[in-house]
Amino acid sequence: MAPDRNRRRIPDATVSRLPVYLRLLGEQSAEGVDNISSERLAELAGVNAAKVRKDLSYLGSYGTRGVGYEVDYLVYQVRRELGLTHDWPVVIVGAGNLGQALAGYGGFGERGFPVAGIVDVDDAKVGTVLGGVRVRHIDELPQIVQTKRVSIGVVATPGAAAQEAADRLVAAGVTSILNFAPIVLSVPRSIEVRKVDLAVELQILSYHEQRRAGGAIHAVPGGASRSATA
Amino acid sequence: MAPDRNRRRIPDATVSRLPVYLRLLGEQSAEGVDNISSERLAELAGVNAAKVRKDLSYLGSYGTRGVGYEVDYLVYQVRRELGLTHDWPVVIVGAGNLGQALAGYGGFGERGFPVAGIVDVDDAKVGTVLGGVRVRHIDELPQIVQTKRVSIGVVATPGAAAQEAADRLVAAGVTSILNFAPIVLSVPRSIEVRKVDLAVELQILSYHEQRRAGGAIHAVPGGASRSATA
DNA sequence: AGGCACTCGTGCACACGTTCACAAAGCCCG
DNA sequence: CGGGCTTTGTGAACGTGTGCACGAGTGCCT
Repeated sequence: MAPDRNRRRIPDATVSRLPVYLRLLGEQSAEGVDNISSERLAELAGVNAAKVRKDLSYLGSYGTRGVGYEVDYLVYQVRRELGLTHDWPVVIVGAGNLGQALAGYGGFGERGFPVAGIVDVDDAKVGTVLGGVRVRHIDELPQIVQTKRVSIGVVATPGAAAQEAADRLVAAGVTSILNFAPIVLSVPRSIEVRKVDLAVELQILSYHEQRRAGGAIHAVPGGASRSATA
Repeated sequence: MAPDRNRRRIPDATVSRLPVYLRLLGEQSAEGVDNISSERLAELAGVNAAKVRKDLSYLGSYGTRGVGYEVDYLVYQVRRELGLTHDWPVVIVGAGNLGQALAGYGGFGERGFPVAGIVDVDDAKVGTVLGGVRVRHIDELPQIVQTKRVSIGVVATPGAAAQEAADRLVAAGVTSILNFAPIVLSVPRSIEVRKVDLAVELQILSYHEQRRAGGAIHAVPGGASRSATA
């Protein structure tokens, strides 16, 4: 399959940086800055200026040489490219610790991702209210997805229940999933999945800490017998 | 000369996959599987088999041709490489929604990252107990870090307070930071920082949803014409 | 108007990451 | 004990991402 659409494709690495630029641009706009150079934006984002220019060039030539980028216009273009011209309601599966925190975290709605619903299998949790949203039973998932036109689902269940949650989300018609459970979800290819795994992040930090310590503190006693790769 | 140099430099992409392999291997071990091929592990991890072999080859030659990898031995080697031979206590800054969820999430301690402490600037929150850990005032941060030998800090504050939180963590002696706040932290180069930004993840999904709609102009999300998957 | 200072957009080279393909190495069986 | 089957480990090709360097516009100043 060659998904080479007529529409220009933006590199993944760039797509993952656009939201960062967008937030910074929004802040600058709020501070009254109406023009910004790639160098300044790069400084704020902690990246290379050439990278910023190349990233933005995928959207089109919206800068002015000798001047920079008009902040508000750039905000508009980035938002358009990211599909943020309208809200994307999300549904959260799992009303445990994490689900509650996500529902209670106001930043979701503010950033264009209102919580259309939160569901759980546990009848004891159904009916309680989290962040202004009533927890519903997972059987109501298809109805929520359809009536609220939800295309993004959030898996906030324990690992053991995550695959089932994903299956139900897909069956209900969701096409993108944000997965917080520490498992690899298996879904149809057409479904876009992104994973956030706290344990993985911590273990990566652990690796660097261990390296920092000299990487040689383990010292198998008497062990000159390093693996002899011939 | 020590060929350790050779062993020491593991590509970032590989480091970020090792925790995934580790979890899968642990599960297999629990299920009584004592030998596994790169192909099977690749299937579980959702990646290419050659990639698995290359990743594991950075640890050394721990496989047996014609047979596969001995699960328990591989678990040991991966844990050693990731520095997971001992616990890494973490300290959480910010006892808001997210901080509470993190403290309450048992998976932290189970996976070798016990919560050594959770702190907040808000006196109203100090003293309350989250996940068995009492919230302390942020001024006690240096003491917690030193007495508990903490080297990893978690920033779970609102964006506006995150830089201050990071500065205090660094001042207290922390050398790695996991940042949940939606800002780019500025810290000394020697500090390892990893970022988890929910808004960014959702916006990336938004991009793909918007693209999926054929780059259509003003389609309602989850609109009537659902693309038929084969 | 012309020159100058500035900054974008991008070609190019290099680094990094992924995948293929295959020889080497081990096991099993007759 | 040798041949066949399996699976690893890795060289090489390919693709993606990064950063430099510089041409090409743009605005300002004289």
